[in-house]
Amino acid sequence: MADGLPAQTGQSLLFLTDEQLRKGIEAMFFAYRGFTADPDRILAEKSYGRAHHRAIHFIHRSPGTTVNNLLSILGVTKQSLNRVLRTLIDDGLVASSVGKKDKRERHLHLTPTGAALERELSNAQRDRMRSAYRAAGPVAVAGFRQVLEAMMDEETRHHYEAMKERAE
Amino acid sequence: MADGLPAQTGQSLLFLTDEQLRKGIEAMFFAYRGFTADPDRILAEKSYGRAHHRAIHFIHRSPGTTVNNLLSILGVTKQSLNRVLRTLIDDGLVASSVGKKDKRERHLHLTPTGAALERELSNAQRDRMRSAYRAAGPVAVAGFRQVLEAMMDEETRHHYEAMKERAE
DNA sequence: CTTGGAATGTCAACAAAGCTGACATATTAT
DNA sequence: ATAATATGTCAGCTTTGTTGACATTCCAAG
Repeated sequence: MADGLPAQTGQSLLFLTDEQLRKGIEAMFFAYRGFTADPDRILAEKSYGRAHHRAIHFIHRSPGTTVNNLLSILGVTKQSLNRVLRTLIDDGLVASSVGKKDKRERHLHLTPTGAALERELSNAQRDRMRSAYRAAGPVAVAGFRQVLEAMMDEETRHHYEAMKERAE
Repeated sequence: MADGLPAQTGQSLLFLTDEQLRKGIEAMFFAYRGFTADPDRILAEKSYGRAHHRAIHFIHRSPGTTVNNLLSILGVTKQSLNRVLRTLIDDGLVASSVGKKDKRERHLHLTPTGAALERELSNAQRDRMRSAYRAAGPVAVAGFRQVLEAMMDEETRHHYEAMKERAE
């Protein structure tokens, strides 16, 4: 692919046919199905959905985060997130505590049960990601990440970058 | 990234930390938002959703396709697709004709109006894909595609491959 | 200090798009 | 000819997005 074109510079005027771009678009569409397939199966058993997975994922990543902060990461309305959080709290997967400094805020943490589900979900998702990475090799992986990052909205990329630099 | 690891072979036992995999997972999540953002805006104006976009895209790709075939590509139930198709047909964007050989089948085509919306949507989506591709360069693009393909389910990849080899 | 506006989160009701079940029509096989 | 299969449609439920109304808390202006 792309033989005879200048090497990647981030600035070169590449010729990109509609056909090449269409393939990328379809690859993205089909791959995203695979990306979510394994967690979706686990969630369905427990009558949860993708929205619950996303909440659990980012609460795990940023323990003690507020509803408002989670909102801006997830890019949904607070009313929509609230429904999902409510079920997770009622089911004892997430703990919500009133803010000490600002009592309007609720700080969110995973309970041991919530953390267990988080592990189950991310193990499943990582397994697929790992085998895709292994099949494609490290050079491809670097390219994969570069293209994805370039595809994000400016604001979204800031969230992404902020998450990125945090060791566990 | 991945310094000191063997070059990509597709077989090597790469060390992939949970951290590296998590970044890939989050990149995929955030990038998919960007991927759909532009068409979503156009669709919202016209009171359509992503489901309409997907139907229009694949009818454009495979004119004359049947409902059943579209179903297996999209991976949804026929009842779900039917609702979307109904509105597109009623609004005059899609033409449905009874099968000549098999009268149970409906063959689907875009009308001129439907084709116009298809162009508007795919132009928007291609613009973003093009600028991401340009920013990342051809080597990265090749890697991007490799990883996405490796991430698909077996069956999905067959659909993808079948689509791939068709010139416009 | 108090009071009015902004920020945070919750509750209610609605819309889009997934799902299963029931069914009509057309085809194929027995 | 008739039973079984395949295709597509209709009805109703669930998940998860949306907007609107509201209670609580905080903070800044007077």
